[in-house]
Amino acid sequence: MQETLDPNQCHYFIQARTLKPYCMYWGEVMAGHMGRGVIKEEVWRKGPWTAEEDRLLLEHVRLHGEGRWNSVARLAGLKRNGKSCRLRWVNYLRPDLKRGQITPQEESIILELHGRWGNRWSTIARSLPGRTDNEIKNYWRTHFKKKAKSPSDSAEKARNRLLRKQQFQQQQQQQQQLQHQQAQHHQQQQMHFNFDMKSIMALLEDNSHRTPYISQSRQEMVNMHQNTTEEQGYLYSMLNGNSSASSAPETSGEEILWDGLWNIDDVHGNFSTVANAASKAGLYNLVAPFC
DNA sequence: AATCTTATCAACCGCAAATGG
DNA sequence: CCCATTTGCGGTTGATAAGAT
Repeated sequence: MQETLDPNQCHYFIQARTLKPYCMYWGEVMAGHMGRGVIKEEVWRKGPWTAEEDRLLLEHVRLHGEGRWNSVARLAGLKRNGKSCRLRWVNYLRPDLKRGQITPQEESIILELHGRWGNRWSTIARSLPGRTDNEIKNYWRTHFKKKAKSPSDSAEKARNRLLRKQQFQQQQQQQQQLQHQQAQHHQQQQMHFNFDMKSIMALLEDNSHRTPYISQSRQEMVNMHQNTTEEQGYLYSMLNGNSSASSAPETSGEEILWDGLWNIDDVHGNFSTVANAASKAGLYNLVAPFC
């Protein structure tokens, strides 16, 4: 959700959640006479973060690292409490966050791990690099909780949905593979006129080791590093008020990579869907608790 | 076009565990 | 060991966008 209110125009000193607008401008350190002594009561700013606050927090973490959130307010000049700063960093500012929609692969991991661990969102999030517990929690609630009458129904329906989706993808891939094989065959016939037999055999042997999808994924792997760097740059440019930031990449290189890897698995078909998805997202994290 | 409903997601709260003096 | 403070987690809320009527 982007900033839609100008916080500098909202000067309501009202307790959170009691009055609109939601936006409040707190932050003054209010000194009041309470009881016999003078109690210095800190009143923290609440509501949506501004770009300037983000910039301050980002700069603070860059200089001092994560942690010691309660001192951030003092050191960075923020009028936010430690919890708020930590939350903003973890859920939004962290540069390693993966933006964009949850992929089908990630969805399958969420389903599997939720079935295993229940609402242990932070645990589930550890198996999904770049995703936050808050994000996963929200995703689960909107996609699965309401859709079924009972949790078991929900998981079952989601699984069926995934299966159908995967079957469809597999069918498409088989079709593509067939087309590619035909094209390859045609190409080989053409090459027969240009190369000697030895060259052709070498080429065929090479091709037999990798499917067309693997070749595609390799190229995407090369692109991935570039895209990841671009995304990180995007965040910083956004915080610096760069207007071109609104054209953030909708599909990250990493997502493409995952899709590529997914195809590889489907082509080879060696493991179960969920096991594959889990391995992609960090098998170590997934199995470690059971070792 | 206006109104209502639903979906999405950022951010808050309270609680419990971890940490430090 | 005790107590105060900090950190992290899960549940919940509410603003806004998008879709339906």
